[in-house]
Amino acid sequence: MEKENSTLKSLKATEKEMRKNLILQATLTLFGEKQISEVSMRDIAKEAGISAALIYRHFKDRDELFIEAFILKSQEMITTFEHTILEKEIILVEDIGKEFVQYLVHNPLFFKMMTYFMLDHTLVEDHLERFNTTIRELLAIFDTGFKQSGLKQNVRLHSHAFFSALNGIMITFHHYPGRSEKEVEDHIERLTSLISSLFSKID
Amino acid sequence: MEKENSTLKSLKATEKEMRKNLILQATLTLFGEKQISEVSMRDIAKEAGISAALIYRHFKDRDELFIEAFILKSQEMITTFEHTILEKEIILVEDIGKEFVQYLVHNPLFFKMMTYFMLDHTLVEDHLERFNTTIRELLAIFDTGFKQSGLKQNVRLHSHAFFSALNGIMITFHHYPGRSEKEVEDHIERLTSLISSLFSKID
DNA sequence: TGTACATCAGTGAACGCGCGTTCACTGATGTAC
DNA sequence: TGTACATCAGTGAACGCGCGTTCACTGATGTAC
Repeated sequence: MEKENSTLKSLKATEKEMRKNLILQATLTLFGEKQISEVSMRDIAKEAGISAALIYRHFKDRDELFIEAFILKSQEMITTFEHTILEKEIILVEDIGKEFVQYLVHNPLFFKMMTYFMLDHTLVEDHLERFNTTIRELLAIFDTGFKQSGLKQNVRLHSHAFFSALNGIMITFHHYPGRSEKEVEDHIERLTSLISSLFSKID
Repeated sequence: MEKENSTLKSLKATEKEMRKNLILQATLTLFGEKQISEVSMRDIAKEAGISAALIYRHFKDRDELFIEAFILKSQEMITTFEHTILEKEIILVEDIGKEFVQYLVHNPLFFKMMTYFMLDHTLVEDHLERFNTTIRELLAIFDTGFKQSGLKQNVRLHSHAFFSALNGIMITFHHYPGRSEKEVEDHIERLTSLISSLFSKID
């Protein structure tokens, strides 16, 4: 009895989790299609094939839903990026730069969300903390690169500088006016390799 | 007659220009107080002490008003920054970095607007062009620094990289969580000087 | 096996609001004769 | 100097819309006896 009961309960819980995930996936799909601030609860409901009211059985409000979608996407990023970097024998600062920017270029959705949350003042304390935990995990990977290149001092400071410089390249040039997608990517690659080479000549 | 007529006409034109400027100033004031996307036409009218309908006698729509406000602020930035840099005898890359970031830190309004327009996809072609003209003027100043430091090749590429790296520092860390304003400024300064020193060791 | 009750996913409609923009109008000032 | 007309800054109210969120309700499924 007890056992069956708890199995049923956990089944139900899993189902609930899956429905919640369905909403999150619909949200992410729409984030890819339009400006994040323009995605409405009705849009999401329609995309998920449910009524808007149902979303509120899973998320407190729009803010919470958006943050959870971002956290989900961030964890995916960390996992992929960590895997790409840590499988290498020698972790070069140059590789980290290249791979990170490549990830951003090929996952514009993650990039879009990251900048959205970086520039939005209105994030509540609690949510901001979750966002920053993710960023810190990423910075830890950058640290590894600098340590392996022999840097002894100010490792985290270098990671901050390198990380933010790469962000800056993306933000400043991803909408380079009047250029094709290919040209933009090439330019971003050139800038990334210039910055990366500066950072790897440190020791 | 002819002369008086034209004087009167130009007086009227000046008056009109002043009223237009009043609206622009009200817009900028509100940009400083809240998120740019949250500033409404009614807010602006209230701040300027006029009715919302009057704004439409001076600007085609909200988009045009916002762009003109940004152009105004950008020209102010260019003028100030150019003056600060070009009065120096030797123009060091390090100084450009320091002064530019200092300008952004002390003029959060300009910084806010710049990032708003960089990340907003919805800018019309024509407006985007005006925005980029401003950025190019700024890059020209960066170029001067690199040329004076003896850089012969890829000057504009270096300016792009340096400029975007500084932007990245600002964007990534201006909301460093749980730190005081002073601590944030110090951190940004440290990062700026690290990046600047990398860029000035080039030749 | 049957019945009364509890739980809860799910919904359509509505609430209350603020938005960008337009409209029809007023009234002050200038112009022509 | 007086009068008829044109111009135009300026306005309050309204239009039409979409938003986040809540409410009262349905109906399916599980539970207890």
